[in-house]
Amino acid sequence: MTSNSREKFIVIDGNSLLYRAFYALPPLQNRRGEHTNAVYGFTNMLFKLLEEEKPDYIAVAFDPPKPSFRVRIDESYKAQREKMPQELGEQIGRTRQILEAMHIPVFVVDDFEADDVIGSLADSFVEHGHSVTVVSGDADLLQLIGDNITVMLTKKGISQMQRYDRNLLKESYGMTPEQFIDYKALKGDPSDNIPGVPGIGDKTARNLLAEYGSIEKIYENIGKIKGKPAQNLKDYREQLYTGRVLVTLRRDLQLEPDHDQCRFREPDHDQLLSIFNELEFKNLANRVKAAAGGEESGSFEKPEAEQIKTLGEFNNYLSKIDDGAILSLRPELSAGWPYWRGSLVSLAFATDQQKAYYITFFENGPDSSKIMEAVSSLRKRNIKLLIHDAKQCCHLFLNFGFKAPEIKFDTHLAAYLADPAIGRYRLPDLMQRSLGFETAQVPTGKKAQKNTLDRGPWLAEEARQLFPLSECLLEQLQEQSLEKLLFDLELPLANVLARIERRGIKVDVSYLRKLSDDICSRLSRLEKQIFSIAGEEFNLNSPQQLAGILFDKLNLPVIRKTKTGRSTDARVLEELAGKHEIAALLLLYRQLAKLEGTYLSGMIDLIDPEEEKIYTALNQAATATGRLSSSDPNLQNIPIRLEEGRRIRKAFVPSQKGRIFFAADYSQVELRVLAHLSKDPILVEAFRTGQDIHRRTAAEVNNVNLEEVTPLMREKAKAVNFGIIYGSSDYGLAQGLKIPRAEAKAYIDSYFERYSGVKAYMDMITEQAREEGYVTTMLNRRRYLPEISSSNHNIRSFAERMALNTPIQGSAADIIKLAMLKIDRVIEEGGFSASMLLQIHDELLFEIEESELDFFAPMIKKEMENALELSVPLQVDLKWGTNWEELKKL
DNA sequence: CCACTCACG
DNA sequence: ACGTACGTGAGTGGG
Repeated sequence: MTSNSREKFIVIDGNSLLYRAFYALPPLQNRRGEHTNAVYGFTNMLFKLLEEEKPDYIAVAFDPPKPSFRVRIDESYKAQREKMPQELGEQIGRTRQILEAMHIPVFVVDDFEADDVIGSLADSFVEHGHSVTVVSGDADLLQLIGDNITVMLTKKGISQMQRYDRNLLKESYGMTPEQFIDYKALKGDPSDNIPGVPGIGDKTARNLLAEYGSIEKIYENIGKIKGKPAQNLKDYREQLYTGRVLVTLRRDLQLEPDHDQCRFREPDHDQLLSIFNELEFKNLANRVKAAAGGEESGSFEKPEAEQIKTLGEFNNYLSKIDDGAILSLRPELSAGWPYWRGSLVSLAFATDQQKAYYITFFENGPDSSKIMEAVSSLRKRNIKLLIHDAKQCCHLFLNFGFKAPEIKFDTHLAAYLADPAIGRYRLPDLMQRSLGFETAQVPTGKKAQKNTLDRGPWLAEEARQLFPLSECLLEQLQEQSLEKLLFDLELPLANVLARIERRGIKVDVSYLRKLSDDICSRLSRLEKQIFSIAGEEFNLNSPQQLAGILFDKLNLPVIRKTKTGRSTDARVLEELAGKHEIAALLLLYRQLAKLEGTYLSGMIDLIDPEEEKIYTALNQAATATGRLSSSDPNLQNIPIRLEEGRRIRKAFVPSQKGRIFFAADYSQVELRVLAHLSKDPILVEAFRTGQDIHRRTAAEVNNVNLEEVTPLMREKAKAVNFGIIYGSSDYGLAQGLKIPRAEAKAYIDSYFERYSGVKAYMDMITEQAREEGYVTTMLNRRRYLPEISSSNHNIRSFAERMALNTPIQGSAADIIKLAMLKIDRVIEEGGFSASMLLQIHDELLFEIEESELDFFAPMIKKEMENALELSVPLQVDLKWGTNWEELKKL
């Protein structure tokens, strides 16, 4: 009989999976305070098994409350085991209720452990011609593996399992199931109080078994074994044999299993549903409904939550909260422009996971300002906030003009720090990911609009779940030593960013309009010219249509291909410029079209006409390296390199008469960070002695004196330095410099020869990334790079370059963030009327009273240069002027 | 929603 | 043989 035709029996080690679920999940509770995490995890694993394995038979075994026969063999067996935690013990009853509702038989046999029951059931089913899968978190069960028995062990968390058969056991442990018993007896197991043989650990046990095959064979050949192990094997022979009896699972219990009793049957849907509802397992409940043929599957019912309708009721609620407690807040804001101007629609809150409340402010709701004032006053009672998105929370309080209570924890920033590469940190996603279950989704779309739905109950659900989520995230941060970064840097920075965002930057609208008109008319002239040369009209903004004109109609050579077609980008057009007059016109068209579309008409739409100000959003949880990003509009990429675009900057002006712009930028931070991290002697010396770093690099790689460096040599060296920061590849450098790849490779080789410290650092960091799976910045900010172990060369190389670049770019981000915090404090406490307007990665833009310049400038220089101590000095250059374009060095 | 192009550090 | 420089956001076209 082939195994395919055999019916499948799954037997589950109940205690083991419950323990695993209990420790893998954060401490969930339902609103009645009943702990539910282990039941939840167990049930999820069970559902997953049923779905994936589709067993014909199934059973679960639990340990009986009293000790097994093994304590009579050795009274110390499992003696030092800690008692099952109360919070777990109370969940066993629930688990058995669920199993009963699912018609899955439970085996508990006095005097025997669940493992013995499992072994016996497994053998019995095999004898009857079935194939068996044993499911557990305990590797001891691997000894049960046989021709028709496989063992699935939990791998990580509750969602991953690994199936072992004879082959995989051989591969991972180098032994047979039978040898596994001897292996455990030899090395012992402190958690079960199996002593083993002193001096024989994991390695020796494996080696002995590999050499001799079994304990018996080891003693037959004891003469060949040398030293301490041999002596100990002789001295502790009895102990070893006793240990082996203890670790050997019994497989001969007469359980009289009526195999039909274990046959998988449809659950009692009603009973199961009512248990899941009591436990508040929403997605499991929905799955049951779906399976039972219900229609509501996929959407969640309205959660239970209490509405608070008056200020009096709210004050009454607040008065019952203990001083020093934690209050979670979930505000809902209407869409606003800028985003932070949205008004407060509803507010949900909770002080624990049990019960949440909400207030809605539309139609006859209480005065939102009065409510927010009451929340603000909690600061006096040392009550702290638990929120999702600290910056948003700061805006909320600032909108009402109240001071926010201290923020205890922000799940948004915490999730970002725990893994900054994810990019999206919306609350429902986080709950799904971190807690392992779906929360009720606030209905959106047509249905929600139809009945102007009150989202309060759903927000309340989120307010409740912020508690377990924050515990889970805090634990993750602690594991990664990221608490300081959250509490001392990112959380206080959120406040600074909120105030920058709402300050905005004044723009000269009429200047922008004039510029826009000018560019528009030039564009239409260009358009006509290009069409006449092309001999037809087409969409100039379509690379596809343009490619048709260039390469098909005009028969110009294809320079480079993209994934989907023929490239028409600036580099290609530059190359075509020598061959056809159209290329230069297209380049100019592209340049002007970009300015008009993105920075003129595009940005004019985002100016607040009242204040004549522009309000960017500074995103704190957007980049994988720790940098900020700017959007709506992006003010971190306003043109500067080309004269034509640079004129846009003239439109950004101080908000009041008598004020000037003041800019401070770090000179070569990333290379200085590299010098610090790599401790390369040449790089360090160059910065310590204040040399022109590109000139020095040129001298080094060309092997000439500093005075002999030509402008071209310096230009190339500059590109090489960039390449180093980006994770140096010859191909990339060749592109950047427009030189042959071989020449680029020669530069890189020569660089690494001279800067051997940098080379060593880069080798070290990629090695570390491979070992640990992540890289870190100076402030311990972490980025995971799982793809560093990819077998695909491209993917792996990409990850390697990230591994090289992230500590550099990320540390530079750490540094300027520290500086922003310090400067903000000095401004707030030091009586400056200056205000921070923007951060552009290595630069800070301020507007200040002109009269303050003499005091302000040295303060900024000092704070920025001393933000973090490096083994090379940080250097900050200062500029000031009447707009963002005309900035003169101070 | 993705691909392309291009603006910045 | 492979085929990219690191990190972003915005506008446009096209399926």
